[in-house]
Amino acid sequence: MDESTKVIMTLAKTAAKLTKSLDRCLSLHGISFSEYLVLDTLSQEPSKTMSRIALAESINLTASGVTRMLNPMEKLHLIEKEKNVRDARISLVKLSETGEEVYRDATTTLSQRANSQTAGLDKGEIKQLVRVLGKIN
Amino acid sequence: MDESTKVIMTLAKTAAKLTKSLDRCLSLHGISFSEYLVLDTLSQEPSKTMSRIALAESINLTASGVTRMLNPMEKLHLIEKEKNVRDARISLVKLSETGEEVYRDATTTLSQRANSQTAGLDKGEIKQLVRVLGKIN
DNA sequence: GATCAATACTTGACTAATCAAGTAAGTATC
DNA sequence: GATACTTACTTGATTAGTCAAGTATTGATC
Repeated sequence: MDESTKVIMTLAKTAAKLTKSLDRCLSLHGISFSEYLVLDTLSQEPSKTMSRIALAESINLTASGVTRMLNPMEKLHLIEKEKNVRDARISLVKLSETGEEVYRDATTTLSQRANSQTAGLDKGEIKQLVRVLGKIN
Repeated sequence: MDESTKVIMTLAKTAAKLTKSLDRCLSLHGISFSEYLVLDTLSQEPSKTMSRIALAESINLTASGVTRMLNPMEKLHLIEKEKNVRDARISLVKLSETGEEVYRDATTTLSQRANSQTAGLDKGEIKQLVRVLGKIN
């Protein structure tokens, strides 16, 4: 097995383990890691608002995956629906006040876990890793 | 967001995209990436044989996940069931001839994809990446 | 050698996501 | 302004996995 294949396999396995661990730790806040990704993505938008398609794109899900995922999140008031005045096809998703709160709390928990997961790495390795991961694909 | 959190998020997102892409390319061989992991894990055993629990451990799945996953793989004759003479609780999984063939062919496809995914990285970065990923968790 | 606990599964009920097909709205063309 | 195409979803059916509970077998203890 060549080095490229090895790195891809290692990456896949490492990430699978890692996200399961994140899932477990985020469950304290009543959300999954995928749901965290939604909150995270929305919170990075200045308007805290996005279309479902844009959201799907950014978290690597299909449009239908997003629809299914947002339904329970809306019931929990983590997000709100808004209409786009210009285009009635678009259903905008907005991060709610509650959603922002949950996001902040969850981020604290997640960061702690992330820090312990990367405890064996020094600062340089972490920076390098972010940089190199960005070059994949 | 600190660097540790950032690297974990980047890792999760990169890997998610990556494995979906691998899934699509492996579908040419009629298997998913998870199924490839089974074949890969078994093929690395000298006896090409493992218990279901050991397999579950190695691919980060639950025992029941393994049971569900192996059923269709057995019907396709990718694997075979064997009994452990010493311990009747254990149901051994063996990589079949067909399974080895599919594994070899799938590996070719997967390696090509892995190479294109890591085309932007030089040899040193790849080695470094494998090394650093091993230190996570 | 009976009993109790642990191990290695399997199964039923459920969740998360996919795909294919459908709907509704917008865009372009004649 | 009708026709055809595209976009932004939503929904039904299916697949992959989880967890909790159940079964069978083994090992340990009295």
